[in-house]
Amino acid sequence: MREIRVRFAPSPTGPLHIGGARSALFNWLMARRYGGKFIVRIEDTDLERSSKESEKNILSSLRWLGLDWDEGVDVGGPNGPYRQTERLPLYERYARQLLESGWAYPCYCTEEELTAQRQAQLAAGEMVRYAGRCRSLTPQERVRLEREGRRPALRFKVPEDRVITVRDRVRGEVSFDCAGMGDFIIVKSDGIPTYNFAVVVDDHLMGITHVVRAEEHLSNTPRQVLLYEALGWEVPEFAHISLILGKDRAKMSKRHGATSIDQYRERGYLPEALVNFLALLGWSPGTEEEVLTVEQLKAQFSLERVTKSPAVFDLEKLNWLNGYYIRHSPVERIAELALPYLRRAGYAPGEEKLRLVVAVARNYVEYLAQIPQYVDVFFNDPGYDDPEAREVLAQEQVPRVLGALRDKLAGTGEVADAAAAKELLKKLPKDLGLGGKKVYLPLRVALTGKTKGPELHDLLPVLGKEGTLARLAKAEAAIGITD
RNA sequence: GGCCCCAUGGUCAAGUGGACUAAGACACCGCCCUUUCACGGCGGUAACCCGGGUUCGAAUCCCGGUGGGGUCACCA
Repeated sequence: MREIRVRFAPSPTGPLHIGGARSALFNWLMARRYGGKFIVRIEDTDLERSSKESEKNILSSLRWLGLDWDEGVDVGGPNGPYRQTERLPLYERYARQLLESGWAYPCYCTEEELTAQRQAQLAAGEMVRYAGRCRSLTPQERVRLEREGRRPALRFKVPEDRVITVRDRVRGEVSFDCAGMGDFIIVKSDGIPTYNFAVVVDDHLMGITHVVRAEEHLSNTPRQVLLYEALGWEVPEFAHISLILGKDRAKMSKRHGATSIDQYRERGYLPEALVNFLALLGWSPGTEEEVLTVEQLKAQFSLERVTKSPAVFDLEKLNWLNGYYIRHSPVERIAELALPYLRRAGYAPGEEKLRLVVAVARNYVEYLAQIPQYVDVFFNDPGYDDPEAREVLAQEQVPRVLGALRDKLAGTGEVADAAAAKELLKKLPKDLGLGGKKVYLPLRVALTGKTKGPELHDLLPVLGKEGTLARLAKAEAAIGITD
């Protein structure tokens, strides 16, 4: 079997989008699953909108997700260059071939003329397409138009009597009637190739065997097939994956919230969670497994199991999955990843405290940026200004309870870990002859100033014996015990 | 509007003519654990868009409708 060669070909006009990331992922998984090659090519023929920053951002997001490429921009390879603006001579050569073989012709229509025509067609309820004005210009007419200073674009001559059938790996056979297509531009008047032309040249030259891309490209595919045929090239396999939709079922865009990978990265989503989630958007393993490692994905992915219907991006599920990964990864790693968020919030824990704090706080979050809001109790002494908290502290048994814990603490060494803390706290209610609620809630409030928060046995080891004692004293002062 | 794609719970989805009284996950609800919140465990509510065919039998095949989406650039 021939080696599978797939590619991701973003245009650098913005950050890597959720949808783009999924296309990249599917291609990458294909390559990894079947031992093929994954290529990254930059489609920067839109000179106006393309930028180097976007390219950098996209590549950095891909790397962060763990998608590495075998050939392409930055890493090189035998089929370079991998940036379309650096491949202009190549397109020129094949454009000339098309011109000479009669498949293409120069078009002198101006943008204004074209726009007027389009609007007239739209208004008349006709099909919008190029009417073919320049198709049969005589050489003399061409010379005349050139003399007027018009720079021609190059159009592809679409045979009107054909029906193009695209074989698609996820959609089956899809047919398009050429009659409604209209001659399309393959090289702009500034000499830059258009997307439809450049993809074909590049995919062919780079030996791409499978074009896996979003469904929005499906309607362009027949044009590309025509080009392959005119150039005498073998048509690759296509697989058009369905779009990712926002909550309102329209194609996902900025108004649906965070749509770029870097935004998720900044909020503290883990790359493996995003990869896992994205893989499940439009593909399913066919088993009951939902949490899948990259290794499992690489072993199981196949186009046969890609869904046809579009998928709504469900942030709730991503959050759940990300929380799952945060809770199940080694604490050390999560601690390291959480540190910048804590620093930004003004906390400066040492290594040991960081680990302890994160070990507890990670049970409460969906993404790392939420961590700071759960660590307050570990770093700041309680203020007791919450009305609910004051109410609890006002209960009559509270002085006895606080005293009891202090006595217990006095009788032991450092509170080493949660188990030790549990041991310490366990007998308190019985000793005092009180129900658990009357004991633990006041303790919680005394130590944290809040009625909600981490388990007491998680809290004590972090505060340490001295810290706990100090807070008990503060609570006693707050309720007016002077001893 | 033309062309094209799609159609199973709120969401992601399994299902490829009989095993469907339709799996699993997220979300939601309840219970348990925890005398807090979350985590975790257990359970529950909830779906084959409609109408015609084909067939002994249709979520599954065909046709039509409806709905949603994509696309119609010298953008990609």
